[in-house]
Amino acid sequence: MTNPLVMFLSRRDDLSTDEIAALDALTLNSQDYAAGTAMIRQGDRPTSSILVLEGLAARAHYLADGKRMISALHVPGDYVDLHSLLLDQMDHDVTALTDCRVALTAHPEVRRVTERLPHLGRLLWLATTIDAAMHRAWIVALGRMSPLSHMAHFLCEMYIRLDIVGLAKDYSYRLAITQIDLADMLGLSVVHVNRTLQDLRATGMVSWVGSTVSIKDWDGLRELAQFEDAYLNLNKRAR
Amino acid sequence: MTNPLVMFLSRRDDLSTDEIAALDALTLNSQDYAAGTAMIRQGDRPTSSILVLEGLAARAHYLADGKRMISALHVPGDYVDLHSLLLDQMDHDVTALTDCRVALTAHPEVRRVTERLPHLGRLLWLATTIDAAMHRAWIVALGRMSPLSHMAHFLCEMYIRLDIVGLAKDYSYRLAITQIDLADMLGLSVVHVNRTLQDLRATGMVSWVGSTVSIKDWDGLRELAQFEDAYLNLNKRAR
DNA sequence: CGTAAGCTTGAATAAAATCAAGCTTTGTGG
DNA sequence: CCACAAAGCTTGATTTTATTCAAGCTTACG
Repeated sequence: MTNPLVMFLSRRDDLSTDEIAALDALTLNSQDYAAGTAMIRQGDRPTSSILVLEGLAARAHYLADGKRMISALHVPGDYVDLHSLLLDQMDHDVTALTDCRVALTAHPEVRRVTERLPHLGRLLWLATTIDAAMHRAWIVALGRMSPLSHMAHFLCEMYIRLDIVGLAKDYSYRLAITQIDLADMLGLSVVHVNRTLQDLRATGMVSWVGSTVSIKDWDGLRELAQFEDAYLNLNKRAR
Repeated sequence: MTNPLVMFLSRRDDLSTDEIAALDALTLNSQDYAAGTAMIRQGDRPTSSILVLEGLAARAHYLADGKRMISALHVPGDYVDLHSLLLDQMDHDVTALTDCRVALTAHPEVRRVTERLPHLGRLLWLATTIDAAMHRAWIVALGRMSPLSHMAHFLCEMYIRLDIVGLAKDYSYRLAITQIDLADMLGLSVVHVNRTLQDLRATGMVSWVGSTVSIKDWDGLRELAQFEDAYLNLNKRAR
């Protein structure tokens, strides 16, 4: 079983054997979380960093009136709180949307690796800046795209991200999330998500049956979503 | 004149004299941009990083139909493209919303500093993770807050961020942006921004006359906005 | 086989965008 | 110093979009 973090990073730059060994060492302790449980809670001060190995995790923010917003969806190979190495305190929850297997690494060990292997440290920094770039893409979609285009954009992004870590095949991937989760990612009501999803299906560009998404017309979906993958930094180059 | 980046970072951790000297060296070459001009364009591959010294800069994304969305507003002390050190290509513009003075530092020089002073390197990493945290706060506001609360949240955030770099006094600060800019940050139409602004003024919590914002009732505004400053990492501690 | 949880539908209501003016301020040139 | 653009701000009316409310339906699973 390949380390998804290695897949994520080696898509962006070449890794030395030394660096790969260091990454593998970071993913030794694994732990499971059942769907619906919180890995990290608002207010926590984590002392280790969590890397998703299997499953889907979400950053969930709760408002005073009980509303929930999901600001990011994390797939295998994503560090959900690498930045907790630097940050004070979590201002949101990280929740397992599906059953998850994660790797835990104590912060001092992460720090040691970044100091011993500065190039690898830069790549971990890169991973957090890609997170920020994804956040910006979500902001644009939330602020200025129609629900239909927004949903298409989301499905395009998920396809690319899952493909990178080997979890997509023939433009199909598993996405075991509910319409409630989707509503909290798109900033819409569940009813509207349901109707928008029907509109999207009606275009024939996507089928989403059970938990399997199949993109039937990638070019059409890309255009509908105005999806440009530049923000995901998919080119392999020295960083 | 104090270096705003030093103010930004030393609010979060103690800086050694060596580190302060290195930061000052990074801000030697300054350059001006008139309001409305682009510092960086989508598609650019910058070879130096830009730090805002004076003025306000925005990350602007343009959609096919001409719509604009602003995903971040940058104030003095903010690096607008520190990550371009790591990233491929800009996927958006950075525009001067007001007249700006910025500092330019060639990437190799930035990289050299981060390798020579790893702690300072971590603080620059921290700066980019704070950017990501602000993005998440904007996502939550866009997705699940009323326009009124969203606007209140924005004004709270601006107050704190400007205060840190010495640009706020007595809960007042200059914010020389148009309602068009504001609309593109909140994801609303200009007409609706105008009406929401009137509602906000009517609460008496804020006055915004000309380009001066004065918060009359900080606690009230904070509550309306559900503003929690944890995401800005204002505590000074070893990172 | 029964029961949640999640999905779907229709109708009513609320929120926001759009359209189309008019108004105000600011800066500029005669 | 005044006139006059141009940019930005404000307003009312209308249309579109999305939410809310209230059911009924479907599916997975113990």
